[in-house]
Amino acid sequence: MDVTPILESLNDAQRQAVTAPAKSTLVIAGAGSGKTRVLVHRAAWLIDVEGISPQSLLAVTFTNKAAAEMRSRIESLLGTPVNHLWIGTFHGLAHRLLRRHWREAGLPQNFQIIDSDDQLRLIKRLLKNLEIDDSRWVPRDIQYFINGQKDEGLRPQHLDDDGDPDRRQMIALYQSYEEICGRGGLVDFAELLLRAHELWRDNAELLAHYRRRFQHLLVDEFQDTNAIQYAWLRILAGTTGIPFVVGDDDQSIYRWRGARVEHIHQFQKDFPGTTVVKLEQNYRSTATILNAANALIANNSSRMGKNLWTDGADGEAIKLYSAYNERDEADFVIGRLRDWIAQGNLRADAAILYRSNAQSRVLEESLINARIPYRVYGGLRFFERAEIKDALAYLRLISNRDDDSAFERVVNRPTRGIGARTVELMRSWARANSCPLWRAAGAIASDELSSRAANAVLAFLNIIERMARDTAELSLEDRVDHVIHTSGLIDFFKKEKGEKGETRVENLLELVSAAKGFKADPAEEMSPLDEFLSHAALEAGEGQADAWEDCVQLMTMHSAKGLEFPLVFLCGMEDGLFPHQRSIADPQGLEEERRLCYVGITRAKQYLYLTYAEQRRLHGMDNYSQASRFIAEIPDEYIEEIRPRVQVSRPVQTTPRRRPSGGSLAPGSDMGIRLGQRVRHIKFGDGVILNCEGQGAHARVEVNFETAGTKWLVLSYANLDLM
DNA sequence: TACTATTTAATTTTT
DNA sequence: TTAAATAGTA
Repeated sequence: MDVTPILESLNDAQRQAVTAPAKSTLVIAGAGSGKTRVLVHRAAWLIDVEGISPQSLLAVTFTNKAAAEMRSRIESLLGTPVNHLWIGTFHGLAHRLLRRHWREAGLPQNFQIIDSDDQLRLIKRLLKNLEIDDSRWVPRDIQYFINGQKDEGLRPQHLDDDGDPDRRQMIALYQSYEEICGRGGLVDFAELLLRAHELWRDNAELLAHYRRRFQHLLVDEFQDTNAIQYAWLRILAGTTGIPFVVGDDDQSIYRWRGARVEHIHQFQKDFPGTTVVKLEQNYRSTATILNAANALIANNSSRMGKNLWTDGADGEAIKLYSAYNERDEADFVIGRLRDWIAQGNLRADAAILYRSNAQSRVLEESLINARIPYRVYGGLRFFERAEIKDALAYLRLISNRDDDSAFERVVNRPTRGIGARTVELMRSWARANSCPLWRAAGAIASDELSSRAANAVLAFLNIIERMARDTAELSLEDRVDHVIHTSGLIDFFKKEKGEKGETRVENLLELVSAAKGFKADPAEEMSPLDEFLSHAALEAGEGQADAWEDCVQLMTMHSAKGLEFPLVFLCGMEDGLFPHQRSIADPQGLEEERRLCYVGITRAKQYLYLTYAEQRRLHGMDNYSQASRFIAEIPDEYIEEIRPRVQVSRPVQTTPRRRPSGGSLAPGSDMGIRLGQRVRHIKFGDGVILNCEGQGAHARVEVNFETAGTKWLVLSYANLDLM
C-alpha cells in the first residue's frame, strides 16, 4: 500500500497523530496547526491503510458546515465518494438514530424538532397557561435552566429542589414543559442528545449493535463538548470503541452554553493509555502574532500547556491604536482598509472582529460612507425568518395535528378572526383535558363559542385538513407551493406595505425552491415532508446570500473561530467591553474572555490591528474606559502604538472667559482651558489639566486625575466641569 | 383588531 | 441608542 499521498504533506506531529495506534488518541491542536487536516487524513489512513470499512467510522463535528467540509475533504483525499460513512453534527447524528429507533426512544414516528425560538414561545405559553408571573419567572431564564439541565443529562425527576422554593418552581416548570413536548411530539435540540443517550443506555441490544458497528470515533472541536455529548461518546465507545478526538483547550469559548474544557482532562482518565499528540507548529500567522498570542494565553491557569511556533517570518509588529471614540476608531479602520485595497489586496481578506454585535453599527456606517462593500456575519438565517417559520408551521400541522407550537403560531396568521379570547378558551380546555389544542379547538367550536368564533375556528381546522388531503399525493415542492398560497400567507404578506412585505413573499417563494432542491434520502424511515422539516430545524441555512462579492468581513470573535484572514482588526479593546463587564468579576469568565481574545489574535495571518476607544457611546450613554487588560498582557516588543496624527499642538485659549451656561464646556469650545486648571469629570472625578493639543472638535487635554491617573480626553466629548 | 405610545433592558450562538 | 415587548387607544 502506498501511503505517500496520505502522509507526504504532513509534519512530524501531524503524521504521528494520523498514524497513531488503534487506541484512544487525544490531539491538542493549536490554532492554525492543521487540525481539520489531521482528522481528514486520519479517516483516510484508517480506510485506505488500516483497511477499516467506512461503515465502522463515525465522525462528529459541531456545525453542519464543518461536517460537510470534512466529508468533501475525505472524499477528495481518497479520490472516491465514501458511502456509509457517518459524518455529522452531534445533533444530526442523534436525530438520525432517533428516527431509526423512534419506538425504542419512546417518540411518535413523526416527531418534530423545535428550534430555540419555538422553545421560548412554548415556555411563554406555558407560563400564561399556569398563570405564572413572567416578570418573576423570566422565560429566557427558564429556557436556560431547562437546556442547562438537559445538557447535563438531567431529567426533572433527577433534580432535587434542596428546599429552595425557586428551584422547586423551576423544576416544576421543566416538568410541565416536558409534558407539553411529549404530548405534541416535540423535540428540542438538547432533547435530541439526551434521548439518543437514553436510547443506548436503556437498550442493551441497540447499543451493542452500534458499538459493533462504530469502532472508530473521530471528534472535532472536542473542547466544546458538553456533558451529554461526552456521555454519548463514552457510552458508544464502551471499552472497545476507539476515540480519536481533536481539540484546543485554549480555544474553548462556549462554556456559557454548556461546553466543558474539562472533558479534555477527563478523557485521559476515562480512556487510560491515551496517546496524546500536540500540534504546535502553526502555518497561519507570523511569529510576532503567535508570540503575542502565546504570551496572552499564558495568563490562564489549568491549561494543557502549548506554545505555538512557526518557521516563517517575524512579520510586522501588531499595531495598537487608541481612538478618541468609536467614530474615530471606525475612521481609523477605514483608513487602513483604504490603504489595503489601494495596494491591490482583496477586501475579503480583511476582517473586522468585535466582541458584541452592537459594535458593528458604527463600523458599518463608516464603511457605507467610505463606499467599501462589506458583509456582516450572523443575524437571522433563512429558516429562522418569521414568514418561513409560519409556512413551516402549516407544514408541521399537516404532518402532525398535535403540534401545539405550530398550532399557536398560525391559528390566526393570517388573521381569520380567531382572537386572543378564543385562543385562551382553547388553551384552558386543552389544559383541563390534557389534550392538544387541535382537539380542544374542535371541542369548543361545537359548544362553548359564539357562532362567529366557532365558524372561524372550524374554518381553520378545515383549511389544515383540506391542505393535508389535497396535497398528500403531491411532490414536496408542489406541496409547499400549495400551502403558502391556500394558507393565505402569500396574500397576507403581499398586503404588508413597503419592501418588507415584498421580501417576505420572495422568501416564501424561495422556500418552494428550497423544497425543490431538497433531496430526500429514501433510506430514511420518514416522509419527505418530515425530513424536510427536520432539515429546516437542524440546518437553519445561510445568514446572508451575497457572499460572492469581494467585501470586507465583519463578525464577532466568536463567529470568527476557525477562520483566518491576512488582515485583522480587533476593535473595542476596552475593559468592560472586552473582557465584557459581565465576565470580569468571575475568574472563569475572565479566562474564557482571554481565550476569546486568543482566538481573535490567531485569526490574523499577517497584519493585526488592535483598536480601542477612550470614550464609547453604549446604550445611549457615554462611557469612558481603559484599554483592555489583554493589551497589557501582550509584551511591548510585539506592539507598536500608532499615535493619532496631530496637526497642531499648542495650548488653546489661556485666558478664561465667561463660562458657558452650566459651567460645562460646550462641544467645540476652548473656553476655560489652561494648564493647571482644576476640572471634574463625571466618571474619573477631579483632576488637573497637564497638557492640551489640537483645536475645535479634535482638541484634547491631558488630565491628571486624583484617582484615575492621567488621561487624554477629547474636549468636545469629555464634558469637563471647571472647578 | 391594528396601530401607536410607553416601558424595559441591553454578551457571545450552534443545533 | 434602539429594538422588542407591552399597554393603551381608535
